[in-house]
Amino acid sequence: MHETPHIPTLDDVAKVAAVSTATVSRCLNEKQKVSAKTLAKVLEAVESLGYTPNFNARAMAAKQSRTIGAIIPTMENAIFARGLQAFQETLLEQRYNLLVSSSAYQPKLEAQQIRELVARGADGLLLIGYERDEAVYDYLARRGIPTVLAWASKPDSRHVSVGFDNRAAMRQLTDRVIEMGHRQLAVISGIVDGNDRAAERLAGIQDSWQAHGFHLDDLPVIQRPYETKSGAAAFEELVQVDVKPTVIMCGNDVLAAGVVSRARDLGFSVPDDISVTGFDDIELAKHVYPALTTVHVPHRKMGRIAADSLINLIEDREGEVSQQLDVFIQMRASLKQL
Amino acid sequence: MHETPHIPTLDDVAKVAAVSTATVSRCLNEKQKVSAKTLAKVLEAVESLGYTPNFNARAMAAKQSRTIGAIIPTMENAIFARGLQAFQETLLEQRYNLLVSSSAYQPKLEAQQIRELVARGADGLLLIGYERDEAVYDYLARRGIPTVLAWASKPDSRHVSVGFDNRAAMRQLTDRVIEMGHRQLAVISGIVDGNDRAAERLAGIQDSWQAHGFHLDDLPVIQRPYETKSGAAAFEELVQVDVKPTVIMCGNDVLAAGVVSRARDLGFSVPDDISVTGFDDIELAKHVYPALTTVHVPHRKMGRIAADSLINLIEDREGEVSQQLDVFIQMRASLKQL
DNA sequence: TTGTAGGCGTTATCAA
DNA sequence: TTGATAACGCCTACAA
Repeated sequence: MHETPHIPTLDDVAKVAAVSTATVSRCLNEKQKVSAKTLAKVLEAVESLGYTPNFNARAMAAKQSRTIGAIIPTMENAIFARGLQAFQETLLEQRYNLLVSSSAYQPKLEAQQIRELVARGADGLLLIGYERDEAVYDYLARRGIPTVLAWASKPDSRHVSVGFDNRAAMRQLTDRVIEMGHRQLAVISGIVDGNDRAAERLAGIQDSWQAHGFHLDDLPVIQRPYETKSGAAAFEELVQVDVKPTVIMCGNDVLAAGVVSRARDLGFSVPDDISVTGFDDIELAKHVYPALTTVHVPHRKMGRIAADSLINLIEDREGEVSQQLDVFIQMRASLKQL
Repeated sequence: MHETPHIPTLDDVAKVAAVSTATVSRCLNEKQKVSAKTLAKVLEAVESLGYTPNFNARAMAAKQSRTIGAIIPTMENAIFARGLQAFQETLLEQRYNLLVSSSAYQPKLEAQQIRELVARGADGLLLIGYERDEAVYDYLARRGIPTVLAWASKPDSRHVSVGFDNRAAMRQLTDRVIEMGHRQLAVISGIVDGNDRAAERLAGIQDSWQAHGFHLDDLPVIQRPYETKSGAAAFEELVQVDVKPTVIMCGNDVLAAGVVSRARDLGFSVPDDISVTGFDDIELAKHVYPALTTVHVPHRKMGRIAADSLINLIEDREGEVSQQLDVFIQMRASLKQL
């Protein structure tokens, strides 16, 4: 069935245009080095043959691919979508292409996909968070692959990062919650193992809790994967206790959305019976009812800056590298003053 | 700054293992053709050097990449996320990799990305919907690139598609709406130009409307991009009329979510003052309040089947190709009997 | 401004 | 079971 059709190559174009392959290559890559006449001739041949350069051959010969790889933990919920979109737009403006894969929050899978993207000739990489096996960083360093870490920030680290301080942000939100009179908190955290954002957010809550003179033993914490349904199930667990929490703080808007929905289904009123908070300020946060009080993250800005940083790194230019962005608390109806 | 590190190649491995490059290649690709002793020797060399095969070189020499390209209209909302996830999982099981790009609903961009993926050596392509320039299909045919169209279905077409009948589904939902007593409908459609799913869904509503003896002139329709905020804005327009609609049917859950939220903010009660329907049954549909009556699409199943079809095509096997999936109406609180 | 020719890192076809 | 060696399609000194 697969009749192998003839795919035009540089040679074909060269023959049709009656020039050398070198000239054709120049017409495609450095027009200024070619006379207007030959350029026209060659482009016509390209057109008539429907020629498209073979990317693999080009990357191999030129030793660069103008391709950036990004590995995000998940595509399923919208956490990374908006930032990634902006990242891609910025890359495209500079004629870089983006390759995306998702690691399903599995470090081994991520490591494998890093090798895959590098093997594909990626000129640089965008990774989420900073916590990963040292061997991975070694590998990247040995191959000389410029890498930017996003969605987190470690100013003291030897890595380039464009993100925000998850811990400080969550601490700030918790301070606010406690100031509003809440004393019975419960936490639904993301799985902290292998996820520095989740770990830092939880730590931020604990920082604030202790700073206010409370004891960690009095702070119920459960860890759940970032899915609405696990938030919903976690809610049921958390309210089956003698002293119900007055507020449930979630490591993420997705968990919080699950909590709010399930609470309503079970006849709880949010925020009158119980308050809920999230983190990220994704689209969902505005559309659940009541809308979520959450930490607003400048996703698009982060994506843009990450792209600029990475390109600077790749092209060996001066300019910004690591950058820590500001976030703010977005108050909405799901959190109530006691 | 970029010290060009030495990246180990097949040659390096061959030297260290004291065999030929051909043998090393065999160890990596067809172990059974190699003696156990050499295999061990070679793998050890691979390990010690930290060798990773160069993908571009491999693809060029082998004339196949085990890579599938997918181009979706957007990553921003979750419409395609779940299906794509399943698509990828199925591919991975068969040792195919997935490359994703997003066309932002722009046909020219899509055409360009198709060329890009083909140039990268994609063995096959997944595209959304069937409506695109004939030149694109010609190009694909000339290059002999197996392609599967998803999220839509054209059984009479010469293309392979794995999807569902958007028009029939929406007609069915509309029948239901009308049976429930609604006579004042208003429609917020997606932009139909260049989007067959949006066009078919709108047509489905019109089919039902006319079949019930009503006139198209009495059916207010506005087209808006698939974003919650445009749904929200559209809602305001639609209720600023003398005879308010009793139900607003949206081409998509995202639009419907925007409508529900804005309606509530403006003091309307959904569904008591006005009913709302969506399409797709994405996560969001369950979490807005009230939850959306919508058309449930078997996203994951569609993704799996599309992957199987595409692989069958690529590997020239017998087996299923086009397939039309069933959808059903998911009744939830946003639609009320009059 | 243009052409020649070597090389990029694999795989695959032959022989050995 | 192994080893030479010719592709694969393009880029890029270097020469002309």
